[in-house]
Amino acid sequence: MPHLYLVDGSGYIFRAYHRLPPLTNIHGEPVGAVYGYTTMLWKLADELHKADGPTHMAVILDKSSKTFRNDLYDQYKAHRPPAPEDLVPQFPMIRDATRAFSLPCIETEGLEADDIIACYAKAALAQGWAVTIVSADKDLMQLIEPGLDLYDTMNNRRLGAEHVREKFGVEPAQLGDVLALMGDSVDNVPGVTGVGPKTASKLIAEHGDLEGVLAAAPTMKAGKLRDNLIAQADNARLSKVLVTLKCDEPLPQPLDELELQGIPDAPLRAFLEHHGFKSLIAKLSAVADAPVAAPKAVPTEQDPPCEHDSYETVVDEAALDRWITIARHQGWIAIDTETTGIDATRAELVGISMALHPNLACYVPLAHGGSGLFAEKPVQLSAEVALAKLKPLFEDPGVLKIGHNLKYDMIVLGRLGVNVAPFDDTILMSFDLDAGLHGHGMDELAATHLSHSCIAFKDVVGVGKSQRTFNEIDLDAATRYAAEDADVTLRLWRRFKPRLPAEGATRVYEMVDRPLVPVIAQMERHGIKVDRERLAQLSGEFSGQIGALEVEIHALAGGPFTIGSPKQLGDVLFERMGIKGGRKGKSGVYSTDVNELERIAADRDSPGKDIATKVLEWRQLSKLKSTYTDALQAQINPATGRVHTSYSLTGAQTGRLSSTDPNLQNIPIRTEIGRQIRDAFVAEPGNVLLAADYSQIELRLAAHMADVPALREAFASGADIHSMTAQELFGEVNRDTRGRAKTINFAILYGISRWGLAGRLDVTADEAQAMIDRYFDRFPGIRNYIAQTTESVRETGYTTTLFGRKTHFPRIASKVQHERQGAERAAINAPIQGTCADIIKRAMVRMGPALLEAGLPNVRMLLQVHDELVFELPEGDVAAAKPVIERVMATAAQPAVTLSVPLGIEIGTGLSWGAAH
DNA sequence: GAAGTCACG
DNA sequence: GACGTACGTGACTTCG
Repeated sequence: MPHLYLVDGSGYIFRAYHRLPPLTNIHGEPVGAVYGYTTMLWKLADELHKADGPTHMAVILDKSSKTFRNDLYDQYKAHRPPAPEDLVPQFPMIRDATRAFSLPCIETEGLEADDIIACYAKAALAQGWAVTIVSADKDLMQLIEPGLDLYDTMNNRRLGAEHVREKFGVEPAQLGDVLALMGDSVDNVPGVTGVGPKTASKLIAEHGDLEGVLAAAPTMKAGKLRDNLIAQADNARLSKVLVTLKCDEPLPQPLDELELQGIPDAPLRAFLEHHGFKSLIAKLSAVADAPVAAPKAVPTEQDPPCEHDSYETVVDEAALDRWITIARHQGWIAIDTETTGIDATRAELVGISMALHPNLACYVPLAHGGSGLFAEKPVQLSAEVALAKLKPLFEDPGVLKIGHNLKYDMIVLGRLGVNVAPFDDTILMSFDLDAGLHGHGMDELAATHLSHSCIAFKDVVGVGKSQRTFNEIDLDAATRYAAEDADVTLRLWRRFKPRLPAEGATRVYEMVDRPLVPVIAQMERHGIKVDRERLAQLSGEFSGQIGALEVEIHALAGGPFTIGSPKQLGDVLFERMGIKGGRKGKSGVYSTDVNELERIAADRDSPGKDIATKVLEWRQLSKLKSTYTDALQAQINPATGRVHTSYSLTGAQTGRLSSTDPNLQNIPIRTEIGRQIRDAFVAEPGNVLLAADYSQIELRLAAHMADVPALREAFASGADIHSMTAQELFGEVNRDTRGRAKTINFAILYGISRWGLAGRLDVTADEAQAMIDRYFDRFPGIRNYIAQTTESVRETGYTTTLFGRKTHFPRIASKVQHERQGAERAAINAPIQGTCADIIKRAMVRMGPALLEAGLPNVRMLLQVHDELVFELPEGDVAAAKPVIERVMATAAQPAVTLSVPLGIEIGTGLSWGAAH
């Protein structure tokens, strides 16, 4: 059935003019309404392929201000103010736009657009066509009937009889009478004094129509309303005539001629290029290349190459407004921030880039120059002015912000009071789709997915001594680099977005990783307090001991050498001192690692016993000093007095987080001497640190995932799992068998080999194999789990966690044996380690809301160490916070996954991290 | 920048 | 027959 769309062009441009900011085109002409009108036509073009989309279409315009209504009533529209100055030149452009789309443009002398619309509507309905009037004008709502509706493109809604009933309380056919009674001050339709929409609707609903109301007037209760109705009955009747649409005039063009021909490329392109509507030009290219209707946001066609010269440098408010307006219209925008450094908690904002379509990207410099390199600062917007405009956009719930590693931008912008939401993050999308296949940095993804080679950051700022910060870069180079980043991010997003549902990655992306970003951003901003004096004191102590050991080691070696050089140490031990059993690695260097040195130290008869012991001690102290007590002091942010790590959400293939600058996930704990470093992580006065960790979570998950009843029962009853394993394997529990059992328990999580276990337990490979066999016999589920996991990864190339997170193992198909075996072991471990990561991430996402709900807004989550969360909280909140934290962590798998083992949580508090354990 | 070592889960 | 042998990380040192 034909479906006629009648566009109320005149009505639209007035609405668009008042609703959009005053945009200008590349010639400086005002085009706000024209731009809005053109995007609206595009929107209708998108309806083409839909079931109730248009088959016929026409744009209806007003021809002149004099119509038949002026003959009836000379005051009609007499007081309407003239069209605004900057709208007037846009009327002819509207006609240009309409012609560019090859749409009929209909206007008739003596008739208003509304009348022409009514005539066409009636004629089409009479032939059995469906009709949609593209307008939100209340006068046109009179025409609504079965088969005819209105389409309000600005609010993206269809208006039918229900809408009229809701708004006016009458049927569409009665609407003219309501409008007649209430009048219209703008059009000078008199109506009846004192009757507004409410009264008019009520009267018509009560009496059926205008004549009914007028007839009933004398019987109404005395008062102004009754008097006015009686006195102004003629005004009301005149008004009725004025608001009634003419619908029986001859049609200027027959209906059949309104048939749609499709979107013409050349004239439309010429029109868009004349005005410089870049986003629409890009869209036109997309449509031309992809005749099949593709999802609007994410076309699958090849994008054009990046054109760095097409990027715009935005330095005035009007230009910025233009970008913001388009972003608001289309509902998404790619963004990227440029700053003075890589530490988000201290870098200063230098500029912001944005992209709306491929090659439609800009850079907004905010703090360039000012370090002596420019004679004067280049013209640019102030950060204050730009952020005042961008904050509402970045926080607009209707506009999706797209970034690559948005955590960084969120921290920088968060420090300036801007909270970016909602958002998509292409680094996470890539990770959740392709973990294990390649890295997820933008340059690498651009090369992999877009065959595009990004401008290298170091080519922009230089390297080494002459390296500059981004604020020192001239605006042209800065724009090319920065806008390209936003452009590439947008292009990647268009690739990844449809892949998420297609490849089953939506759940882990939307439910786990994406919501974690603002949580981690907040943790990084909080940081943790470190006691500098304590660290300095430890550094001093270690320094003294290291110096003393150095003297002793050199004496034992018979001369000075660099202890920290594995090569020199190996030569000293195995050549000069003649210690037996040195093993050379593939690079020809003797191994001097902790296993080797401990072996020597444990050998009473070895001449290297003493030196090995002292080197081990020297190594431990050197490590602690250089990596922790010295380095951590340097990491304290002078502005906050705290240490702010950076978490990577995409660093570990299994889905774990990693921590850098500094790494706070490897602070010593296993030895007493290293443990002292944890005492330097402290709470602010009046607060305490709370450490909550999952007890044996990976073994519990293995018990669940491999379905091992004996292990499940042990966890359910709270038994010591390693003792229980020792009992099963060795028939008795003592220190030795428990230790061996613990080693085996961990080994199974990592993909065991007889040689590996043999090395750890200091037994022969055959003995190790016997233990493994016994383990599998006692816990047969483990054998099945390993078999199924390896089989599945060989078949699909990836593993999945309980929550659907994929990790790819391309080396599972390697022809090189040890690569293949390595991939197998990693694949055995990944579902367990990854599920653990999913669970604690879910706990982290829920923790903030749960604490708020419990009335604990001052409990702050600071750190995550794989199976542990560290909080800082007022001492008085500890009792209330503990059960909340425990509950959130223990139930984090639910409801998505129901585990057959309980998740045990251990919680401790103290003035320092060391004391909280 | 690679290799070796070692801190953590 | 030799090789390397437990999963996942990041930081520091030496050295070419």
